[in-house]
Amino acid sequence: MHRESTASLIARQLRTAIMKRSLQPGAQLSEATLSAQFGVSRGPLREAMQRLVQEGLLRSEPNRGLFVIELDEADIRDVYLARAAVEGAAASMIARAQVPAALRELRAACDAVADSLELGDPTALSDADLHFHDVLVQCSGSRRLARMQQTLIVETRMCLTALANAYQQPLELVEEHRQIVDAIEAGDVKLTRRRVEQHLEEALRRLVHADDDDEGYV
Amino acid sequence: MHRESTASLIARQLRTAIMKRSLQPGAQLSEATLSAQFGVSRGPLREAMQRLVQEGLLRSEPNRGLFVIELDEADIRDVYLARAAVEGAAASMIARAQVPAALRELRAACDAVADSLELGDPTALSDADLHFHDVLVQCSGSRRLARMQQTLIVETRMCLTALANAYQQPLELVEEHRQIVDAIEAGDVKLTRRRVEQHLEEALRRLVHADDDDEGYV
DNA sequence: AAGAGCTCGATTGTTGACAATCATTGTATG
DNA sequence: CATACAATGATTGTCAACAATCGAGCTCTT
Repeated sequence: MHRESTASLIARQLRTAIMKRSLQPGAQLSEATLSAQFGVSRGPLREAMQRLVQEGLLRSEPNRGLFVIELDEADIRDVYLARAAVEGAAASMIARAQVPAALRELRAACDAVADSLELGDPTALSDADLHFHDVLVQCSGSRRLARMQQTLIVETRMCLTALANAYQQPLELVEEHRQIVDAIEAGDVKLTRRRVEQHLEEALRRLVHADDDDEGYV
Repeated sequence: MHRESTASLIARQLRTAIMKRSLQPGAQLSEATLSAQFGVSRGPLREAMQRLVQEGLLRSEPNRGLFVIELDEADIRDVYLARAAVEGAAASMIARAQVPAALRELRAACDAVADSLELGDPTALSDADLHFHDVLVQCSGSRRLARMQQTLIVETRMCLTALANAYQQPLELVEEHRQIVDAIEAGDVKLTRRRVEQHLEEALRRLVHADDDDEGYV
């Protein structure tokens, strides 16, 4: 019947719900509500939720319930630090391996960012942005880095969705992406990693700077 | 009643069972057997198992069951690559932060490795070895890196337990650990990361070299 | 009026039973 | 004899009912 397990399916829907903020940070996940919403019973739903607990996207308070995590500034920094580790390693691998197909995919992802930048839709832009970073890790071929990145992207998306309007200066975005791909194409491993790290530091700086008129919590 | 959720508790027991090879790679996890063994019903057990699926320690074949992953040589390389990313980033953080307590913990972990090396017990040795690498990441204070490392250590342990006897030349181990801590203490971020990466490359080389008389699968 | 204790509704945690699927074995058929 | 097919046992997937726990509101006491 199903090619994919229900837990995996529901887990994916929960992730996108968290990304899109239909499940807000700090909110409790009602088993009754969600199971009705997804058309399954509480059993499979709970299995799916345990997956997100393992990812760290949900926090468990025994006998109380499961809650969407809230990201304070320290968490946001941690997310970007972990991303630097994962994406830096992934980009280094690609720079070493020099697979033409990977470079083509990366260029395409760059162009997609440029395209949605012209459209002016902030949601499409951060979609394209994160897609580039996802492709970057996927192309490395590392199953483990890819798995880690999956979670990190959800957490990044949580921040970006919170500040959709404040996401202002994305002109540098395209250029920084292209420079990363350039470094990869040149096979310069050290330069590649440095540019990835700098790009993420810049993105973090823009994020917390845009956020400091808001309260710290997201 | 419980301070910790049962799913979390059972998940931990499953992890150690996988590490200690009482659940062998490729083996199917029988829900009936395990639930009886842990004294819980199938519901909580299945929730715990979904956690390990998310970690990538179990692979799911819908309507067939859950199986312990098998690590071929490519997987082992991937584990060590991911560890280099995670531990390299963690060590860099510590080198930057310069927290005295962290250095003390690391020194202690180094000494523990040296101690269990003298005892000659290979299990105790790899315990101490992995404990050092765990402390390294814990001391960084990054919740996300720590979570990733938790899984990577289980996978590393799977390999080491398979080759308990072949784990021969650990004299360099203590020295390499100490040199990492030295670099951290000196606050030299680049040197720190290089030594972490080299240490893991060496460990990987020793591992696959010891393994190449065996078949590739673990 | 403030606080301790109690009751009740709601939610989570757990279980055993039922349905669906898969692998195996035996059987019939070309 | 080989292959397709069907019956069977075992295992996973799902569900609804039951138990346990929590939180809010009420009452009683001082």
